[in-house]
Amino acid sequence: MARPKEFVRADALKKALLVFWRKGFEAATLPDLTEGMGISRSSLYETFGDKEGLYREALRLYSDEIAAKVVESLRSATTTREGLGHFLRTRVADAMKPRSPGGCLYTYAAAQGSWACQGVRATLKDRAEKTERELEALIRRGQKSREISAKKDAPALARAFELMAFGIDVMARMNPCRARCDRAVEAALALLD
Amino acid sequence: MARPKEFVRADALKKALLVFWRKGFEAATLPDLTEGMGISRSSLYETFGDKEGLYREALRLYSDEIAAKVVESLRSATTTREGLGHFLRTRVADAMKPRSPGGCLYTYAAAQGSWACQGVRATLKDRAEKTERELEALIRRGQKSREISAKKDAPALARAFELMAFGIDVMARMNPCRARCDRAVEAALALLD
DNA sequence: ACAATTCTGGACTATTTGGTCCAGATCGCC
DNA sequence: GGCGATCTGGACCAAATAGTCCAGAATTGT
Repeated sequence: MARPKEFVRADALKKALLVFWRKGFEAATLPDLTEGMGISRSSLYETFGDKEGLYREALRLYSDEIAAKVVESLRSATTTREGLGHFLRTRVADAMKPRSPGGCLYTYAAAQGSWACQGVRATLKDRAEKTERELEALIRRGQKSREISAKKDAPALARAFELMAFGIDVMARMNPCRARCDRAVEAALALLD
Repeated sequence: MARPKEFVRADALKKALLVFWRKGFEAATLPDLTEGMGISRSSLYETFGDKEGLYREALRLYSDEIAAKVVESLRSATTTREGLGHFLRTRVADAMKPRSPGGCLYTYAAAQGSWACQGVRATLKDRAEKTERELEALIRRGQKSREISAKKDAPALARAFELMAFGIDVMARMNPCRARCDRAVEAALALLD
């Protein structure tokens, strides 16, 4: 019937995600995006509307694809220690991975304050709260099974771990030393004993 | 001899600092800066060279003025618990202060990756390491006085607290709920017992 | 009061920004 | 092969960007 698209929407979106991740919303220019995505301006606007729309879709993709794995791993943990350990250790590993944008798109988006509008901020907040609820549930399970003292404030502890995760993302761009972050994580986990 | 400046250099710099803090290096436009500083373009360029120069001076001022207070308070703490508690609690208080830019300029600068050049990044890294060394010294003092178990990895624990501080700054822009962050800090401090 | 000096506002420039548009290339179907 | 549909490259636009510059205002020492 007609000429087919020369690119796959999902692929282009994924590439856009990487550009935004690396440079942030404001700093990612149209040339950055078109080059990174391997498509032309026309195709970009035809397919995604505008820069902000593309950003929002990228955020959603990130949430679905990356963050979902975090939730999954927290739920499947057999012990609280194992779950929290995996949470922080993979965060360090991901953040310091050599050839990746490093850190977490959401963390950077928040720090940049570059929510094109309030909606983006709400998305970030929402995502963080989801993670915190999973962490809290994990800690509560540990308290039920006597692994963790019932005296601890579970939601507060959950948030503390979330804060540390954010910190890892920041450190990845300030002083990306894998070994030292790993040690910091182990020291934090050791506090649970 | 001649007409004197109509503004005080230090005041203007301080105001520029606030603008950069709020918006970040890239997002802070010249109009933002001149308006925020209350001086004209000519005066800005005459006095500070260019935008990057102004940014670097603002970073230095921040380091001298704000971060120096952190070091001071860590050194003057009588116990490790008190020192760490003050470190985190004031971080939350500052980050969530209503009418301030919130958080920490350095944290945001790192997350934005907006070091105009490598030099800025080095400055950030340097500053973070200084803070970590102070935290480490404080922890070591606690270990000497038997307040903290000698088995703990002092530098790693120091970094863990630094990571948490970064996390607080990020959270301040994502979900600035003072009460919940306070609780998280208390939960973390309670882990030391 | 005057002149020398220095600061200031605002106009100016070249570049880059996000976004639009269309002519022509490209492909599937008959 | 030709037709119709639709995708693509690149030209184009208005606005905003960092940075320059100068005419004139303002202040001090005489």
